Amino acid sequence: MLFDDILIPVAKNAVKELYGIEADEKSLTFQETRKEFEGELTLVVFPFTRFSKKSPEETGKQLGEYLQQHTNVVKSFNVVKGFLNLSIADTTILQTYDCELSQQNFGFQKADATAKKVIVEYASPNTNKPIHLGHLRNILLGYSVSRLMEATGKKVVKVSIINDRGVHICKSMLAWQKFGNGETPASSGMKGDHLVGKYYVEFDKHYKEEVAQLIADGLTKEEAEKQSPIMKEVRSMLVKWEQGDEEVRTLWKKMNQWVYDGFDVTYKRLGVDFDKLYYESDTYLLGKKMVEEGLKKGVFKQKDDNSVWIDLTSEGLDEKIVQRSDGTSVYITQDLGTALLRHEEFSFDEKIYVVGNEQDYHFKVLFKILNKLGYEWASRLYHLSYAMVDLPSGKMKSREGTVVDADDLMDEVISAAAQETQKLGKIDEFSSEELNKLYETLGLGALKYFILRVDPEKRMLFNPAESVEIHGNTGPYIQYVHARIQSVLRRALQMDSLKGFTNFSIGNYADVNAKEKELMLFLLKFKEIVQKAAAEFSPAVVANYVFELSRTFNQFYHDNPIVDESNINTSLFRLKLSQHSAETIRKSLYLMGISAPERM
RNA sequence: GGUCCCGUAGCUCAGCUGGAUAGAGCAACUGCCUUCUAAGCAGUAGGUCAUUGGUUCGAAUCCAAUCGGGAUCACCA
Repeated sequence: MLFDDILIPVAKNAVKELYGIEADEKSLTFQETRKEFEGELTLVVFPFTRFSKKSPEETGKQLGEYLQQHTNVVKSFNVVKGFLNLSIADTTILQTYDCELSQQNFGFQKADATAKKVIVEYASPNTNKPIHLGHLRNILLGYSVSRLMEATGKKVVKVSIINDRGVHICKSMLAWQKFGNGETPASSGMKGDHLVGKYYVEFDKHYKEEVAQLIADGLTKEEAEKQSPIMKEVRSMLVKWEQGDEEVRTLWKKMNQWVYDGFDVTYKRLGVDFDKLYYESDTYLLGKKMVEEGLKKGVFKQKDDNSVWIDLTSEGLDEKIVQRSDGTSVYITQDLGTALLRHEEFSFDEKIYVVGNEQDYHFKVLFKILNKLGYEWASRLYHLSYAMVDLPSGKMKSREGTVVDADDLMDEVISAAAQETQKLGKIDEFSSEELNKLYETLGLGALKYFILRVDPEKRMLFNPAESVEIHGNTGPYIQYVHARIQSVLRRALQMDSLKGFTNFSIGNYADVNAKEKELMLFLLKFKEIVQKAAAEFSPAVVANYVFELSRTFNQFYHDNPIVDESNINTSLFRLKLSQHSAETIRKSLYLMGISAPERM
């Protein structure tokens, strides 16, 4: 809390001198005064009444008087029931504000030589289908958290592990071979990831038909699924892949490349990137060595059929397989290897896995196994778990075609932004190129904000109609405030009397009104907000803050003339506040991967 | 069934390391553009914080149980 460093020691002395006890840290926390009361900071005095042997009102009064006498930051105070409300001196607020906000990168810390290194893994797609809404929450979260880590002075490495091998990609490959007639992204004009996804669906269609036929012929469902000829072909294709069959590998490389090209387009449009990509086909063998070592160490046990297990029942978990009886590796084996590889490459201080909460159990087991294998860095792994995205129609299921495709979604939000913008018609000064840029900025701003404003661990409902909204608690509302401020600043820069506002020194300004003070205190909070958001891995903290900030600014703007103010000093002061507001909005949006337009 | 997560206004979400009369946005209704961007501002209405018990000066917040929703417990990833 603001002014804590000044007030807490004094309050501590007050309690000691007045009541003869050491106050514990917890009872000495100041909180923001609620709007309906006078003051900026509030101390709850109930915890002290048992020592003061006085009523809460009396106790509050005593503490208030002490604080007022022993510091110069408390201008006055009032006590309501057991709440001591402190009014902070204007000069204190102005000087603190001036000192903090005049720093170039207020709220952001730079990484220095001793900076902690943190790896953020996110996106991590399969190569058999395009990116959809579920991935979007993952990607936006991962990217935003990376920026939060950077803002708190850490060195960040953004990585993704691409699940490029396995039965799923064989399904697309086989279907393409059988039904594709040589179709390529170039020949069809389709994005590569969509094309491959199309054949994944195609496979499923044929497979289902075969299973239905076999069931009609009298087989059980289970038998039918095993006997399906197309599924048998997939399995033999997978074996060929593992044996390194040249034809299969060539096809695999070709189709995966289509997918990567498609992903690149999507990532670029979304405005996200990675420092390093990992492919499971490169890393899946690494885990096996660790399994071997673990066997020697006695961490794992081999069963009669040669499968390898770890018994975690004493930890409240289950037995978990780490290697199949045929010697091939399972999902978690790969994760073991990848973790070790990353540590060897980067010797990270911290690693964050952005993965959906359906894998909570998986990560518990993974971390536990690494711990048992004796890797001390296992304790520095963190699973950033986020909840599923629901649609108004219910759950998304890729098999049932109820997923929302990320590329389509971007098209929709951008064209909705275009429509709204054209409707409002403030676009005369824009070139068509600038306009398209603006539509992207606003559409993606709406989409990203809509997704990021919800606490990651909460399930969220994605309503497409609402995601495109521009009023109220939305991305464009916040972007609008930024654009509006820029417009005012541009005007000021054209006026001789005001164009020097950037050099105006706030520390000595005398006439601050209630709304201005509220705005200043809000801006000062930005630093804490960044810390809190980073500590909680929650961009939603930033989203809520920047929305409140934008509202506060709009209220200020509504009844305080900035440029059209007769007193030049007041005008300069308000310009400075406006400038800081715009900067803070821009930084907040930056932390969410959203850009702030100069005009709209 | 075991384990984990969630339940706050009609809807979407804040608030959850215990503190004052539980807040926003949307939707509904009402005002405000000759004045720096109305993508805005102000107002009205809307609540048994799932339920029950416990802890205490004080519980939406902590604990337990119950009910409801979800996830997970594969030689899938």
